[in-house]
Amino acid sequence: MTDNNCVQDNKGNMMAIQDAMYVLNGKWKIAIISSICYHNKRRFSDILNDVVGISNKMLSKELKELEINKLVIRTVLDTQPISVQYQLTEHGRSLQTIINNLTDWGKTHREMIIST
Amino acid sequence: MTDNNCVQDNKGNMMAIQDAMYVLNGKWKIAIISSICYHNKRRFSDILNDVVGISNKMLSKELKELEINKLVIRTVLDTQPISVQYQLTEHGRSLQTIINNLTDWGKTHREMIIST
DNA sequence: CAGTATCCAAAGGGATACTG
DNA sequence: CAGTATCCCTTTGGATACTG
Repeated sequence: MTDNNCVQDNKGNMMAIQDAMYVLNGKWKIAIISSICYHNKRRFSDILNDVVGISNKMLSKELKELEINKLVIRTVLDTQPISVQYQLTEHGRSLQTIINNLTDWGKTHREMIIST
Repeated sequence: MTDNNCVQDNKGNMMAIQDAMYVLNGKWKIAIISSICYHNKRRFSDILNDVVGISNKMLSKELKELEINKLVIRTVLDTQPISVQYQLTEHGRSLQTIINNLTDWGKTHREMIIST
């Protein structure tokens, strides 16, 4: 690989990272995806509990964006009262490795911060 | 593993994810880390170029936070005019796998969006 | 070059109350 | 239960100009 190709690759990589972050932006997206991912299927109120600090307004808004970007699927269940289930699409599930790695990194990070 | 342990694990995982995202928050952090990561050592003005759309004010602010959280090291080089080099700490470098995966995911995501 | 300072508009987001 | 609506304060962040 020539130097020039290498430069091109780096530019392409930066574009890809920024594309990814554009979809995953916001204070809560990754946490929401993780909540659904860890439980496979998850209801609105459960996600609200999993993601510490989020409000229903924000959860609703972020879920809507994730649905638009084809990362989650929303299913209304015919229960009384109504309940709504969220699942990851195949594309959303392809984030699983990243989520697992981030989880591990978070644990390490927490230990590092505590010990200093 | 009992059901109860499983629940505990999920809670722990959610905490870890939120710990991680607390440090990596903001519109630009991941892109900045990626820029430094891909080049090993990177100067302020180069990062400014890599991260499309960021302003010098934001770059300065975000780098300061990353430095406080022990993800990057800032080194002033004795050049004329002055230049400043940023590198990842070992802890910062431990994000490399995540960055690579995110980059790949971003490429796939872009293709998916374009094709629909 | 690598920032800092200031001004200001826009977006983010919490609290609370309300609806089907 | 799963949202929506409103109010309103806080944070983000762009543009521009300035400094060592």
